[in-house]
Amino acid sequence: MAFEITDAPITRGVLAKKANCHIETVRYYENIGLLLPPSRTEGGHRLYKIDDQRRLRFILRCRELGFNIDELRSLFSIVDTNTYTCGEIKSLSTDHLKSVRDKIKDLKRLEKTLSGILKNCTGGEIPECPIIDSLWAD
Amino acid sequence: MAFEITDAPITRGVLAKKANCHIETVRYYENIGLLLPPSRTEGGHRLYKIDDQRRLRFILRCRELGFNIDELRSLFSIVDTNTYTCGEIKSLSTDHLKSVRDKIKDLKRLEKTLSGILKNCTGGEIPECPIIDSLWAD
DNA sequence: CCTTGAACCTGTAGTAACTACAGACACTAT
DNA sequence: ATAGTGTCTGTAGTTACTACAGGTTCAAGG
Repeated sequence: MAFEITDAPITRGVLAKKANCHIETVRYYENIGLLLPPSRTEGGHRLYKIDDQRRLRFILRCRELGFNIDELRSLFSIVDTNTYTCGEIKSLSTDHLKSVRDKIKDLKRLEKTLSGILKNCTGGEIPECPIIDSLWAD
Repeated sequence: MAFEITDAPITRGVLAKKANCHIETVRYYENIGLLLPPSRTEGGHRLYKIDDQRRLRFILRCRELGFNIDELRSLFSIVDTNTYTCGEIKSLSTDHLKSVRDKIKDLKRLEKTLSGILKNCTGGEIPECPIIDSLWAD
């Protein structure tokens, strides 16, 4: 996620392109309060300054790390006070890491079951299938 | 997923309890066409016979294996003709298995990044944090 | 200065897979 | 007959966006 931040204020479309995200997503993040309302032109078009750009990048990076909107809200509620401690952030991130690991565990179990069933499958033209059989059976 | 199928037709609530799923989910599956409309009492209450029960169980088992509604629809469109072949089912399931494996790969990459960042974290009372720093940094 | 076309504005609806009502009716037991 | 639970319907809420429609603003060219 290279994301050059420019000194001069930029419009929503330019920001979105720079951030490689959908233009509507930018507005969405403002609507739900993750992005702060930016300044505007006389005509009402949004203008994103350095801090706005940085904040969007922060959000997108967190999303890439799998943080959901609620976790991001928590992160901001800590960070925006400017009195956050390393411990607070670590605790949040550790929780998140755990949920990621849980998801991996679940998917692995699922993968095992699925490939186990698939092994019994000949894949031929015959009008029956051990997969279906095992799913219908009592 | 033990799921005794009873000879006598049962109501939606009883079915849901037996299947260990939410009562509204049963209606939902009917609304979207996965469950076939069951017979009714004179008063209009649904009555689920053996085949209905089996079909719900099939759906729930597929959902447990991570198949989404669309994949289930495809499965049924094959199975409901009663002329399905093992090959058709295998192909669908193999695709699904691949998407599961892709998800695992994504999550593992994510886990690695996340735990990498977390390692640099002291977690103390200091008012700064390498996690935040790395997310804000250019 | 005027026009044109792209970019932007707003509000709203759609996506997946449910879950959660509200207000009315059916069923069961006493 | 009545009380209390179970079901009925349609609709709205959830997550994290995405996709319009109908209107306005902006930047560039003449």
